Amino acid sequence: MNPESLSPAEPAAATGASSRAEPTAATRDAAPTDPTTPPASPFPHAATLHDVARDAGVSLATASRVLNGSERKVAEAFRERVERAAEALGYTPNMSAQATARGRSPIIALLVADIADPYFGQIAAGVARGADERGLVVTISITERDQDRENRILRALRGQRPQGLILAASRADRSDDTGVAGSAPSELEAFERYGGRVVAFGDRPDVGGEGRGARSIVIDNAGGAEALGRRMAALGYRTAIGIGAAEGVRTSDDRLGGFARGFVAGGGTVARIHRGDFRRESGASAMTEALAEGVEPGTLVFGMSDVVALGAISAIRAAGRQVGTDIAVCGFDDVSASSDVSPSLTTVRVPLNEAGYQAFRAVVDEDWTQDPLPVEVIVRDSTPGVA
Amino acid sequence: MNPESLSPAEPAAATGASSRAEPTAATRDAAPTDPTTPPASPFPHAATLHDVARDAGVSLATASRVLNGSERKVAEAFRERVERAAEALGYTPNMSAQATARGRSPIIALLVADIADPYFGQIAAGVARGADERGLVVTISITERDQDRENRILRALRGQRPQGLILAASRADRSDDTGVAGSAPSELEAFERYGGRVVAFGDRPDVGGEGRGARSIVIDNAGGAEALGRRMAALGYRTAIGIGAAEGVRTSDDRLGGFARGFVAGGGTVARIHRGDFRRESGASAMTEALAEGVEPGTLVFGMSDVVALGAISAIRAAGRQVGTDIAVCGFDDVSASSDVSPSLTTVRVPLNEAGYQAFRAVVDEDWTQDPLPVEVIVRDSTPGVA
DNA sequence: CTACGCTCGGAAAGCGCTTACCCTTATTCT
DNA sequence: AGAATAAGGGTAAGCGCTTTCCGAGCGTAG
Repeated sequence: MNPESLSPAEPAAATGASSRAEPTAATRDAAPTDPTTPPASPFPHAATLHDVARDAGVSLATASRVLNGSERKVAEAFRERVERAAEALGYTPNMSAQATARGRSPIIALLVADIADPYFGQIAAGVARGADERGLVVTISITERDQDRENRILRALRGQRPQGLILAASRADRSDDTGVAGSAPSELEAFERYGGRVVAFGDRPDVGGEGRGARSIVIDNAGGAEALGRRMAALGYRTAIGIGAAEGVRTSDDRLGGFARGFVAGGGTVARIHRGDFRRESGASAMTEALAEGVEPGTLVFGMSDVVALGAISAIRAAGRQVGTDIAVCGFDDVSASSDVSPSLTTVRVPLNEAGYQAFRAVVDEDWTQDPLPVEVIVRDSTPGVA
Repeated sequence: MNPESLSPAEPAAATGASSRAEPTAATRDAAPTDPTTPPASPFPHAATLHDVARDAGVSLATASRVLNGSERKVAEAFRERVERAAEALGYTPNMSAQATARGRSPIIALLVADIADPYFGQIAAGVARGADERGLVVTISITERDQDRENRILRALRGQRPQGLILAASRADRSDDTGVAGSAPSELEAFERYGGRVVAFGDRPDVGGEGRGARSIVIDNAGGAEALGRRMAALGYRTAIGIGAAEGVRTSDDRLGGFARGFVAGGGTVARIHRGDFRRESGASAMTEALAEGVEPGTLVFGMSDVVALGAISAIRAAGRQVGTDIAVCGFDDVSASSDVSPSLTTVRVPLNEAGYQAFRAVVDEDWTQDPLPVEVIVRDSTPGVA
């Protein structure tokens, strides 16, 4: 932009060497000549706002206003010079510095039990999608379903001063003992106290009191399972075996309970329930155990999650029994593998990605109300129905 | 501070109001009641190092030295007071502030195509595991296999000034055109120039030159596929169809090429190859296409990844053909769903979690050399063999 | 023509930490 | 005993930004 044309503005720099001197882009490392140039050692530093301001011949304040959304207007001429300089230097604002200065970080911390599990993978994808839209960054931590580990992580996470914390399958979805979410309530409160928002999957009734916090993404586990139970009964099944996690694990309890309600309402009976956890192996061993106790042909097995149901299927097969016509199986979640197995798995579809996205919204949108997440029964080949 | 009482122990503060005055914890904002309770205002701020130092009656420097690993020794008495104060205030160092001050962030940025895909999920798990061990934090971004998006993300990522950047399945594993990694080489160079390390899955021969950067995690795609091809030929298969991504996609090319080499060496022929991408749907449509052109019974289908093979299986089934005895299928990766499908999928196991872990190590360990990642052919029911 | 009221740069005070330096004591050496 | 040397606490100068003020320049109303 030719200096002459710069009427209202006509920034000083254009006039001469005053505050700007020769140092145009090139700057930084090299030439030990320029006194304003930072050293050039071990590793050149990325361009700073200071560099941009210098090259553009404006003050730091102006450069900041131009580059990082500010209310204040900046004259076109100045704005242009700054943008040009930034571009030339390949300037990118230092996130940490911005965070310290603003007193607020752009981080959303996501806590999952196991990122390799498709259930969490989908949720994570949804969260990431939302974060990307808003230019926020998401950090992930893995609890490995270990409470101690979870607490340690939570503690460490505070250091990130995240804007929000999303708890997916932490013990937060337990409803036993305290009646409060697992996850060291005090830790969570600390998050909320200093202004961060905590969003958990599953109910988390108390933490944060009536205050601003206390948001949770609830998936209609009971309702979906009930519909499934009813549907299975309608298909003619009369006896079912449940495979779930330990009592007290909310998700598991809701699903098992809902299923039983629906199945019984439809005229069936839940013979017994085998406990384990959320992993595939657990589903397999629970099923093996059940088989050892004897399972009549025509029995239906309800796995509290697809992953568990998949494990059960492999156990049934390993025992030489037939999945479908002999022993029917159904699960919950509709992870992608469910439609790939053969016979394909009957399940309840849960919009996990959407759930993750909503969790994100719950974190960032001041006014937020959960959109219901539609669960849907999907009948496939693993429950062909009896006669 | 108080000259008098300062024998090495008995810190001044204990003595009285001098530099410390009344301001005990209570400080900051509200509730003048409980002295140890942090404030309660617009939003109380989390305790700062300054608070700790004040309460402990020491200088910021001392508090910092005690709490955040420093070379300098601090007398036991002081150390204790500081620790006590920190504990009482529930102090956690502000990561962003530390990052700005230290000029180095504790972030490892992970870029994946799709975190819901088990392939990336496992890698992510491995990376997270490593990061956790070292107390680093990992941020994730999703490229959705879109080059533009990837470039935008890369640009934004620079703002995090991450210690390292792990590229999983970016176009970085393309070998076409430039001969250099996809991912805007200039962006990557920028990362390395200022000291960050870039690690990519797949070769990335040039970026960063002979310098420090240029590390990559290579999976023996060609070798594994070749072994698989040989094995399949040994099982009696004579004709194979390949399903892969577009030409130029390194991973796909290597696998397809390796497979062909082994299969042919074993006496077989690769009839043709159908192109698509890495998604399940793509595998399904490629297979549908193949079926439309006619597929002899006894033919073997090689999917360039399990996910693709799984898609192919569903297409075969949808076409009313039988997987296994009629049309055999094999894949690559051994994602968990592969052992769940029925017939279970023959594939090449790749230690993905370990690969992720190694990628992490490659980022943080100055001296690093890749441990070979053993790939192993796993024959399952989808390739029962002919005759 | 003065009095205001705006608009918009710039100076500078932080944000929460780290760290090079300075300096007081305590120790050790000659 | 006196000097040299550790030890270890405190001071203060940053790190890279943001943001509050301040004030100069200009337009409009009285």
